[in-house]
Amino acid sequence: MNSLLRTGEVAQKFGLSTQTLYFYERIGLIPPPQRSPSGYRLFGDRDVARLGFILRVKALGLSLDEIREILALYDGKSLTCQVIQDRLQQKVQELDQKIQQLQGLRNELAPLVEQCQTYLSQSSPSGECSALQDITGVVNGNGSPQDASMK
Amino acid sequence: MNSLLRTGEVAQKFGLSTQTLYFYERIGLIPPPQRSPSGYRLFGDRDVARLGFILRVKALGLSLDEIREILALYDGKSLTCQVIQDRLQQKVQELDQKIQQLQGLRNELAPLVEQCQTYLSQSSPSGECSALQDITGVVNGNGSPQDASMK
DNA sequence: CTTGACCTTGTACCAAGGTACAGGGTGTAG
DNA sequence: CTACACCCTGTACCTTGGTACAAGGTCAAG
Repeated sequence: MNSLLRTGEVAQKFGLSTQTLYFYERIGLIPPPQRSPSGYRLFGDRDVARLGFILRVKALGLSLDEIREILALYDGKSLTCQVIQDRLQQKVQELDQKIQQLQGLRNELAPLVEQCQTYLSQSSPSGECSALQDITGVVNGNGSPQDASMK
Repeated sequence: MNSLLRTGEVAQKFGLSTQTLYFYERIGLIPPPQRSPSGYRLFGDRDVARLGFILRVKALGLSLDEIREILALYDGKSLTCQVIQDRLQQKVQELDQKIQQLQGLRNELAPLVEQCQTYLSQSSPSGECSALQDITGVVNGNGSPQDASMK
């Protein structure tokens, strides 16, 4: 019922290295498991479940620090729905922000690619790159984010 | 015409620290500039333009490694429009992929927040969190990405 | 001549999330 | 009894993009 797994078995079960498990224990993400008489770690069902939770939430994009924070609340039994919701909502907002940034970047990059395309289709394919010149042009024109000293 | 700037002046012009300039030189992103008789770095117009290019492209989201790669092509005079286009297009694809992933994550997280919301509005606000139980439920059900050994 | 602002080099350090290795102990099969 | 696979601890190292510090050299002003 309460099967005990050794480090290597747990690692294999989750596709981790044993070193990663030691690491998680070292940083306090998982509690030190039970030991065999000879000192081998023995992970019980609760340990395995907790590790599963960690990996699941990690895959959702939370950092190990954030996960540790949630688990600390959980261990302290003060893990209210409100707290969880706050964390999740904050994370969703962060994701939205990140997505916005990347899309902005993407939309800045895409026209340069097209510019290359039209240039390639209308002249010799080994010449100067107009897209690059656009970029360097911008640089020479108003290069720096903060250009305080222009003599 | 070909004004020579010292490290601090270049740094100020671009809003960088002098240390960052040393760093860029150390990692081969910018070539070692001319020196004064006493050993001070003197950056010419070409150096400044190159640095501007670097910062511009960096702001577009390319890593210093990718920029170095492009500049190496440029230095070798084999910087064709085709090459630039390939790099940029690859970057756009990477961005698209990243955006997809983040949106997937977001869409997985958002319903959990809502679940918290409905739970909070219909019962005592200090109880167990159903969203968390959903997560742990998933964990105990099919926890690991690669679950090869199930006895 | 000294002070102060600037420049130089080398080195160590930061986050985050691990990976790698050295040097030893354990457990089981032949 | 000896391989060999596995486990342990401790420590150092990796990536990326820098920042911080120490110890010293240079240059112009007063």
